[in-house]
Amino acid sequence: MSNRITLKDVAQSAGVSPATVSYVLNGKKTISDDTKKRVMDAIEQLEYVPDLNARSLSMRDSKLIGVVVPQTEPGSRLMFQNNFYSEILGSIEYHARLRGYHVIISATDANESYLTLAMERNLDGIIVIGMYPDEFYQQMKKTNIPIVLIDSYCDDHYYHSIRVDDAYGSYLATKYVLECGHTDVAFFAGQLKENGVMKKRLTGYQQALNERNIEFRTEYVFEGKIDYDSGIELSDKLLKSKLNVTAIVAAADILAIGAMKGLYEQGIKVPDDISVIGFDDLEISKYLTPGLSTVKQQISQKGECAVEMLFNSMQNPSLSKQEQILPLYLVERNSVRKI
Amino acid sequence: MSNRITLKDVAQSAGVSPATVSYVLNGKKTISDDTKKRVMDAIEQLEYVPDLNARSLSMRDSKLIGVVVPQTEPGSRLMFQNNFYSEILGSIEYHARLRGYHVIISATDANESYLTLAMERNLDGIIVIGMYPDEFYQQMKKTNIPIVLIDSYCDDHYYHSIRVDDAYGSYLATKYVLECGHTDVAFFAGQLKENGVMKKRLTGYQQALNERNIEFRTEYVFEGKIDYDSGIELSDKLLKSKLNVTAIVAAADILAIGAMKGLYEQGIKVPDDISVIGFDDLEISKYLTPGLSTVKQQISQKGECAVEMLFNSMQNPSLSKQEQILPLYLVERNSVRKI
DNA sequence: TGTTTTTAGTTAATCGATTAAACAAATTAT
DNA sequence: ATAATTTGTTTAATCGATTAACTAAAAACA
Repeated sequence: MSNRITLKDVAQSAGVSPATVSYVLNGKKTISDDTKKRVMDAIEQLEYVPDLNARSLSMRDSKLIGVVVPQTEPGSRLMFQNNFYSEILGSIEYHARLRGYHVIISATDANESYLTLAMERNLDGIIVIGMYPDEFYQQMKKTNIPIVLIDSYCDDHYYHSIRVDDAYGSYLATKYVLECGHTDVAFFAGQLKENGVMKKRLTGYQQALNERNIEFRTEYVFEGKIDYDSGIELSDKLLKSKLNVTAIVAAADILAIGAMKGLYEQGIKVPDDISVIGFDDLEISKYLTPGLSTVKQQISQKGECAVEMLFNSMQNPSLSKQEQILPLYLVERNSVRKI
Repeated sequence: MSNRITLKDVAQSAGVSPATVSYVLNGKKTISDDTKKRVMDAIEQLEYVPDLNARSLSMRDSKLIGVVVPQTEPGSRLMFQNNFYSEILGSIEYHARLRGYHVIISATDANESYLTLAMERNLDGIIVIGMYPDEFYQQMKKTNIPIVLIDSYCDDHYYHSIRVDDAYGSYLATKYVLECGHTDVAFFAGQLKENGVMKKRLTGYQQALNERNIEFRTEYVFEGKIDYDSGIELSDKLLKSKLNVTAIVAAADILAIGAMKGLYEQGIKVPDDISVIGFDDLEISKYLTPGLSTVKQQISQKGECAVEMLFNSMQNPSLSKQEQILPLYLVERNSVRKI
């Protein structure tokens, strides 16, 4: 605290001026090998660690990036993705640190306090994970700080963003199910109007159907919310509908998991009677019985990608806004029967 | 960036000296209502946000606390608790912010770089989540920064710590199983030598047995690792042993989940043939079929508690080291049969 | 009324770094 | 040999706050 070893102490101990120590440290001037060594020795001996706050003050950058994660209330969908967040966060932290940056987190409910944090701490960049109300994005713009959005379907093209090819993902899932020999395939979705993601995922389903010349039937699409209970409900609806469906493509693992539970309770066996495939690859999914086949994203890649994009943008703020779309992979487990 | 509104700007605009603005802001001197108002108006009009780095420099505190979370490799046990981490983290961030502090994270693999972060950023306090090698704790001590450990069974009594009453937890689980009428109850554990947690959980199991005058039999204890595959293995061993066991108390949900899978594959029904109870209450556990009865901790409470403890310690660094033990709750679902 | 105390505000040093400008000594060029 | 350049280092201003010490004016006291 009071006895912090400062650059001045090092200078004194090495018999040079503070400026020299600074120059040795960041190599912006030629310093003789002799003094360089004396300074380095002093640093080592005194165990000097520079004060980044002070440096930040004079350099006008903080080497600090902010990560906004949604405030997760227990029970909300976000909750299920908790492990996603922490994995992305870990990956961001790792890659930021490689570049000499530290990460400040803000589990925000998107009130303006986050903006304040950005200003107070002179954040050099911000990575925003998840969705927020419109006004949040409006406010963010004003900061003039480079920002990268992850999984944020914000129509505003002001921001750099990283997302996943949702349509392609459910295309993959549906195609796989069709290749397994199913022809009557239902689609379980969250709310289709509000949610851009859901709409895109529906598109992929349609596309796969098209490719095989299978007619798209609206009565095969079951719309609910993206949660466990909704999965149960939709499976009940499906059974009551008496449609001759042999497989379900769910637009989210949590829906698929609910569906599996609902089917189980009605005495329907997965995959023997009805097959199910999901989307997300939650941690849960591989521990279910049967293991849930699904479409997964490489989560840590997202973090790395975001960091890279952010640093590009920090180095070149006028860079035109970019959108990076990460690939998806089919994960084959045991919830889809091959006919 | 270059056009940051500073305290000086506010002073100029309000027609007072910078010092006055500062005094208005932190109320350490009596200022007339008149100038107070002029200053506040100027602040509002200019949208002034103080620079916390600068403040930190002159105040010698950073209003920053560090949170160390383990580097989670895919597949490791930590991975399963990912959602724990992010929930604790969220809770820490929330309660820290209420007190005007921000949170810097470090997903460390416990190399010395963390220490450096603490010094570089002048962290006011540190919360450490999870277990680390001994040398990590040794190094931490040197910083002289208040530290609170969460779920870290570090024998060194130098640190404040927050943990859970592990013995009591498995006591609860075992007692519940016994009350359901089971008398031949196996215990599935992780490695019992190294891991203090596992030993404590075993103790609780024994205690519940004792209380009912049921003999403790070492052949009822199955030792493996704390992961899914080990759960499957142990269930195989159990079946091969031909012991007349009707229930399993698992020392971790992930073990219980593996066991359920293993039993299922051998055609044994849970809970009809064998009952299973876990410990942790992973997110997963309630989505299984049947839902896994288990012992849960209130995770967000941990974060809140840690923050409170940390701030106490920051205000009074000489405070004797405290250990807080949080309660556990039995969660009844459908994996234990009542006989 | 003159003296002391209180109130309200300013000046200037400080926190721990960076860096432009100045400068002396050593090298090179002419 | 002298001027011009290069090299290595120091001086001092700066970043944006806080705060001890000082001062002037107003209020309280004798």
